[in-house]
Amino acid sequence: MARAYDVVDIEKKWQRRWADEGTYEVDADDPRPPWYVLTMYPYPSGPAHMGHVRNYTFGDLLVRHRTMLGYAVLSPFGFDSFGLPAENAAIKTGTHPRIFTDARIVELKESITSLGAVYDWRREIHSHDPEYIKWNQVIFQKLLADDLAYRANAPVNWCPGCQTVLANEQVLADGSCERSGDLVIKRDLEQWFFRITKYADELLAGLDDLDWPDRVKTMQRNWIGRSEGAEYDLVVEGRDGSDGRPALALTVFTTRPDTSFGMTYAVIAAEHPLVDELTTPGQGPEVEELRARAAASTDIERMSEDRAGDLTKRGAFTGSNVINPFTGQPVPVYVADYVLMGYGTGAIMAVPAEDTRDWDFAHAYGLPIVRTVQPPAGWDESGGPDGGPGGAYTGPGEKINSEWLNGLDIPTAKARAVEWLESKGIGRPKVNFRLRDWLVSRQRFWGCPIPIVYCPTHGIVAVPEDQLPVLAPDDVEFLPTGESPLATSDKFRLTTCPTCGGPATRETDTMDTFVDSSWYFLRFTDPWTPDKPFDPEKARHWMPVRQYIGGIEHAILHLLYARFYTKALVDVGLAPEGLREPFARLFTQGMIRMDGKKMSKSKGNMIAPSTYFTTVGADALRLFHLFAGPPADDVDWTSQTDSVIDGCGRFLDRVWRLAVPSDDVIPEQRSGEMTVEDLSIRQATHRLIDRVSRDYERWSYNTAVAACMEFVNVVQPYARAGGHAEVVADAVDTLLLLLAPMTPHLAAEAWEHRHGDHIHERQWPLSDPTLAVEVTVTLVVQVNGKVRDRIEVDPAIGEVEAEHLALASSRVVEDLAGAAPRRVISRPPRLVNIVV
RNA sequence: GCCCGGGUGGCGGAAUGGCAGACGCGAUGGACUCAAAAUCCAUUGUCCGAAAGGGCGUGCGGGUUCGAGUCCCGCCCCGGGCACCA
Repeated sequence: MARAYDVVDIEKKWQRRWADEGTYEVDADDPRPPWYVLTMYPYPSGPAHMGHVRNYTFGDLLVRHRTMLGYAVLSPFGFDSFGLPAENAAIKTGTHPRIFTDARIVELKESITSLGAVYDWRREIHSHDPEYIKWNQVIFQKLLADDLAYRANAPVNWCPGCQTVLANEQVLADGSCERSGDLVIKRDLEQWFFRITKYADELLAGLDDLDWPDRVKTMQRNWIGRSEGAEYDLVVEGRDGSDGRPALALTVFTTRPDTSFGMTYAVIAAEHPLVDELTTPGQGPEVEELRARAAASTDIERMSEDRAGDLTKRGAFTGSNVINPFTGQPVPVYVADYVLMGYGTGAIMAVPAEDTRDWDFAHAYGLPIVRTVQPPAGWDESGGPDGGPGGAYTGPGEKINSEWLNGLDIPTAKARAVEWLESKGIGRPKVNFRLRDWLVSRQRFWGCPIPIVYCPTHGIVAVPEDQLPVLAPDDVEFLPTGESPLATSDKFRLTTCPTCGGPATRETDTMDTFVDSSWYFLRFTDPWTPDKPFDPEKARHWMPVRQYIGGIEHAILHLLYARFYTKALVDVGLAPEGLREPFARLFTQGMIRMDGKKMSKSKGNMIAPSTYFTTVGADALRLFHLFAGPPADDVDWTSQTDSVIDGCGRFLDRVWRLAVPSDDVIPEQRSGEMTVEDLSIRQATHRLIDRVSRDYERWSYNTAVAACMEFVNVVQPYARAGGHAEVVADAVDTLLLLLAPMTPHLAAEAWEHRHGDHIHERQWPLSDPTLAVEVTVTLVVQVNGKVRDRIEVDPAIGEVEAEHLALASSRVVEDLAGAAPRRVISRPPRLVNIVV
C-alpha cells in the first residue's frame, strides 16, 4: 500500500533521533517522580515475531505516555540470553553458543528499534555477560550461606536416546523427548535446590495485595497448593515394640482426619522406604512387579492409565496390616501408584466412602467401604457409572459410624479428631504444600556455572567472590554424553580447593535460566555498580516495577521464582529492606493465533513484522495491534488482517494530510469571531482529550483509537470547508499529542513540521472542563420500553421537565391515544420511559 | 473431573442496568479520471413495506426490573489452565 508520506525515511529518522538524543535515558537523581515500566526481557531468537511486536507496542506506549504525564520513566531492555536453542544449534552446526546468541541479539534489537520502541539502552544487560554471571554466582553463594540453597538427591528427566538430562519443558505431554522422541525416564542424581518452600506462606499471602489478573493469581495459588490437615502414625500390626523387635509405624497425611473411622485400608507409594519392610515374602513378586512398572513409567503414563484403565494393575497388597487407631482394628496396607512419594508422607489412610480415588481402588480390590458422612437423600449407594449422584461422597453432612464424632458437622469433627490425635501423642495438625523446592541444576553448557568446588577433605566449597565469575571454557565438546558438556573439559573440571589448595573438582552443572530472569529487573535499576549486584538504594528508588508486561505462559514459573528471589535477596541483605514484591501491577497480553493455533516458529506459521516495517511502516502495525481489540484478548491473524493494517495506514495518511496539508487540499481558513460550528469542533477536541485519557488509563486502546478516528471524521470535512484556523490548529495539535504514544513517528514528524520541536517532550494535554461538557444530549423517549422519539435537550434538564417534554411529543400522544400513563420513569437527561 | 475466560452483523469488535452494533475491515452504489489507482461521498443486522414506518434480534430456557448484551438460576457450545497433591 502506498502511503501519503515517506514512512521508511521518517521512521528511521526518528528512531535515530530518540537514540542519539537519549530521550528516554533516566537516572535516579531525576527530579521527576519515578515510574518503572518493564516488558519481560526476551530470549533472543532472531528477528522479532508478531508476539514481540504486540508486547513491545504496549510497553512503549506506556513509556511514552507516562513520560508525557511528567514521570521519570525507567524503561530498560535486555536479553535472557542463556538457553537451549543456542546449545542445540551448537550441537547441530558446531557454532559456539555465544556467537550464535550474539548474532540473534543483534537481529532482535534491530527489529525492536524498527518498531520505534524506546529504551534506556545504557542499561542493556545480557544473561551471558561475564558481569551478570558473576553477580548471579555471588547471589548463589549468599543463598548457600543462608541455607536457602542446598544439595540433595533428586530424580531427573533422562532421555536414553539423547543420553542427557532434560529440563521439564523439553519433555512433551506424552512423556517423550522433544528432540529424539524417546520415552523419558526418571534417574536419581545429586542436584542443587533453592528453598522456595520456606516462603510458601508468604508467596501465597502476598498475592492478595497484587494488582495482577485474577487468573494468574489463581494459577499461583493452585501451584503453591496449601492444604491443612493432620499427620498421624499407624502402628504396623505385630510391630508395636512389645515383642522386643523395634516398633514400626507408617505416618500418613490427610486433610480429612474426621473420616478416620472410615479408613478400611492404607496405601504407600511404590518408592516409599518402608515398602521392603512391610512386604511379606508371599507378596514379594507382586509388589516387585508393581514397583518396576511404576519406576519405568512416567507420571504421564500413570495418569493415562487413569480411572478407566485396568485398576487391578495399579496396586498390590504388601501382606502387612496397620492398626486404625480410631477403631483399633487392623487394615491392610497396599502399594499403589496413585499415591505419590513426593507429596505429604508418601502414605495415606484410605477412606473409600469419602474419597473418589479410594472408592475406585476399593471397588477394584473388593475392599470394605464404611461411610462416615451421611450423604443426602437419593445418593446412589452403588455409585454405578450411569446412575445419578453416587459413589464417594465428599460434600458436607452429619458424621455417622464414628463413635464420639457422630452427629457433628465436618469442620467440628476435624478439629476433635486432631485434638484426640494430639492427646494420644500419635498425631498433630499439619499444613502441606504442593510447591516443591526449586531444582536449579541443569546438565547443560549454555547457562550460568554453579560456582562450587568439591574437595575430598572439605566437601562442598563455595568459590570465593574474588575468584568469580566462574566461566565456562570455549573449547568444549557439545555432543550429548549424558553429563554436562562442562564435565568433559578437564581444564574446567579439575581445579584446586579454595580452602586447602589441594586437588578438587568443579561442579559442572549450570543454573536453570529462570535464575537469570529472577532478578534482572533489580540489576536494571543499577547495572553499573562494580562491587555488588546492584545498589539497594537505587533499587529502592525505582522498585517495585509499576507495570510489568508479558505473556501468560509465565504465569507460574517466572513470576513465582522472581517473587521468591526478591524476598530471598532482601533476606540475605542484597535488596532493600521492605521490598517484598517485585511487580506491583501485571499485564498479560493475548497471543497471536493463526488457524486457531499459537503463532510460533515451530508451527511454521510466522508472519514477519519486518515486511510491514518497509511497507506500511511500524506506526501502522502498532496501530493495528492497539486497534485489534482488548489488549488481553488473543488476536486471530487471518486473510483479512492485511486489509485492517492497510486501514490503519489509511487513517494515518488522513492525519498526515490534515496536519501537514498541501495548499491545494485545504482551503483558506477563517479567523476572528467563532461560529456555533467552530465552537462544536472545539468542544469535540476537549471531549476527545477526556475520552482518550480515560481509555489510556483503563488499557482500552482500541476505543481510544476509535475515538481518534471519529474525531478525524468530523475535523477533516470541517477543515476542508475552511474552518476557523485556530480551531483547526488546536484540533490537529491535540490529536497529534494523543496519538504520540501510539504512533510516535508520525506524531513526531507532523509535529516538527508544525512547531519545530519534539512532541515527545511536550506535556499530555489537559481538557478545559467548560469546553469538554456536552452542549446537548439526546433524550430518548420510550413507551413500554420501546423507543418512540428522540429529543435534543440541555444536559442539565430536570426530571419533571424531561417528563413534560416526553409527554408532549407528538409520537407519544399518538401512541397513548388519550390513555393516561400508568407510570413515568424519568432519568434525565438520557431517558424517559412511559408505561401504559 | 475441577478452576478460570468467552459466545453480539459477512469479519475484528463498541456499549457506568437506559437509543444494541461506535470505530474499522469487507461489500454495494456514486463523484473525480480517457481509464485505473489513490481520494472523497452515500448505503450496509434481519424481516415486512414503494415509502413513512413497523416487527424481530446479543448461544438456549427461565427469572428479577418500568427497562437486561449487561444482574440471578438452570443448560449448551468454544478457548485456556490444573489434573491421582490424599
